[in-house]
Amino acid sequence: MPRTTIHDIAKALNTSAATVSRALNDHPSISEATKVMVRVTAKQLNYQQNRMASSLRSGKSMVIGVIIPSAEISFFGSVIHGIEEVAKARGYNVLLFQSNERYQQEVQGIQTLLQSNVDGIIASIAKETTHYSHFLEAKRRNTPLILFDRAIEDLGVSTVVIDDYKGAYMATEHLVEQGYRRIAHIAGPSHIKIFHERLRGYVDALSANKLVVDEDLIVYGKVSIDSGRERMNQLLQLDLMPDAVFAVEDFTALGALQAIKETEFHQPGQIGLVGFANEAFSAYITPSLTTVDQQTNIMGREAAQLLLNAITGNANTETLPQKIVLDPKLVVRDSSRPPDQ
Amino acid sequence: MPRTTIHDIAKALNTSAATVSRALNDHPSISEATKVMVRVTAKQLNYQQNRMASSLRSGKSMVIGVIIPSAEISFFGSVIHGIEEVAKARGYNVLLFQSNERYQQEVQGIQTLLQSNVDGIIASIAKETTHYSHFLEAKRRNTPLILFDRAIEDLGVSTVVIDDYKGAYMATEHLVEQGYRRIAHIAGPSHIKIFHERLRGYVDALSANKLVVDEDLIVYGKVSIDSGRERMNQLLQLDLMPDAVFAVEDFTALGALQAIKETEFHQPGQIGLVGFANEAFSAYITPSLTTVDQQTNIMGREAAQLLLNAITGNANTETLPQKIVLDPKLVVRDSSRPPDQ
DNA sequence: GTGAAAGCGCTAACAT
DNA sequence: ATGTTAGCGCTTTCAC
Repeated sequence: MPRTTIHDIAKALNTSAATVSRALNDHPSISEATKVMVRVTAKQLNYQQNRMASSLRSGKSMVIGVIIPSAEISFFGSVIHGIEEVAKARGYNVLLFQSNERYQQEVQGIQTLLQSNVDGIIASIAKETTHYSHFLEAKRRNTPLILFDRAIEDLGVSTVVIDDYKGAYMATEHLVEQGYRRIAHIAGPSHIKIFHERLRGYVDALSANKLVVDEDLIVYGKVSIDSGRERMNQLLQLDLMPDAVFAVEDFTALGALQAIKETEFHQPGQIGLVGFANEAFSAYITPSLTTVDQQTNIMGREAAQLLLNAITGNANTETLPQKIVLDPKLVVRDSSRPPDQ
Repeated sequence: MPRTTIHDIAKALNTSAATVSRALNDHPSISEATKVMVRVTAKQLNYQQNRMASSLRSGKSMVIGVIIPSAEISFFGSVIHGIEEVAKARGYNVLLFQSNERYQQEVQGIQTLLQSNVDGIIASIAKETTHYSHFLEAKRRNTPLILFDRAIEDLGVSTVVIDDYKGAYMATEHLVEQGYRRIAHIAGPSHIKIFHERLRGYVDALSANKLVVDEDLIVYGKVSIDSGRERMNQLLQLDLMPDAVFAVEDFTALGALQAIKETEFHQPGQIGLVGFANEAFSAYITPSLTTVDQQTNIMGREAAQLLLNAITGNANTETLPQKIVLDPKLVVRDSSRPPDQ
């Protein structure tokens, strides 16, 4: 059984497909009476628009593409949620593509989304990615692109990020205020900007508080639980051990916490700890983890908003790339309690 | 600048669009030589297929739609991941739709996906949903549908679930084996089948182990942290308190754990606890939570597999709805340690 | 092995 | 306010 088309409706009403199309799209030049008739008949015949046909003709697909490293990371799940809310409210659907942190898959993602004629793309860059020309392909095709969180600026595209520098600064200063003095940092790969920014925030917060920046207290990890554990163990071997640790993100902090728990030191009390991301688990572990909230939902909503503006916005007005920087929020919990006397 | 079409390629090679189309689709009746020429020229001209046009003509969109309650729940994020892996490997894309646990949004999701001509749909039912006719719309449109986890059987569609009964049975029996005797259950809404099955598993495991099923020890919650906490407090008020709790899922268990921690009882030792779902946080909290793993990634992969088979499978062969039941795995951690003497 | 022609379902000029 | 016509880019009979 073939599905109902606008021609079927037209036939039933002794009118033309064009009128039906206009009526359904609420075109101003169609009389109220006709619109009502069309809508009623459409419902009767159980008409469902064929979006492919509409898209092919109009050049707009009402779909936005989203590329994320993995839906399994709660951070991205939460951002997607935000994107989807805004998109849906404005009649757009979300086509999802995961890069699995792979450069090749990211490139393929852009291609596939462009082939699917998405009206715009929102992406966060894979860990593996170090060059970015594939994103320019979207520009060449005149498809608006927004990057979030793991963003790169020199592409000349709009971005939504949080102020990683500030978040790290706040986190570090918080440890200082709590009374810690030898504060270590488990950093992430410096080629990824957000991680580098966090390192900078850490360093500057120490300096601003007249604490020496000790190179031994900065170790580089791979942003994972295991890596956090390893790096923490390395820090615990030092002759002059740290009395607190600022970890580049929560999974790293979790690994560090596990490492500390395996020693005779207590956490908190002897070793203060702060993470970054406010991952779901951070509130539930013991001790609960002090961390920096990244405003994931807002990030998704803002990214979607920016994109939709770019899509619907006047193409004539040469809009410069915008940069939205969200304010991180320090979430103080137990892991950064002041040190014991 | 307009994008390259097959006509451009045809013109460049002094051939026809039909030949180009066939060559690009590796049609058997095209000579190798022509195929090579076409492919080379396509690359030169930076040709990208227009999938909308292709879909409109061929009736296949190479897109599968997925409806989940929320991408923010790690369970669903993980399932999506599995779906996407399989889909991508077979050339399909994933169009995502969140119902936010709302019936209305679920109905709209089905509609939108059908309008988008997706080749098939994978869905997990919203908490709010109590009637299911909207799913039949997919059938009427001949669009294959697979339900996972929160599934309903009488629709006559294929499903992928885990054996909730068995998982609950294992969880409960595990507590018995550890030496607990008064085992309570914080249940979920019974109209959702998976929760009802878990209740059944709990009851049967007790009976099979010659323990009385005490109605006072079965309380009904709303499947959330707060609800878990409330129900646990209720259980703690009982004259004959339970010595262990099997919670309907991990968030409920987490709430229960928090409630216990606020008392003088210790957990584990005095009160055993088991959850369900193996949510990410369950491994990280203290004590780590014994729980039942739901094989999320496999669930996603199996669902995608089933769907793709239904899509590509011979439509003549009247395939009966299949039901894949995955085996739950008990994950023993600290929260169910044997009781102190 | 390749080309000509038709048409998927819709929208948008251009008519009236 | 409505109808006519053309065509988005592709696939697919049907020819040869």
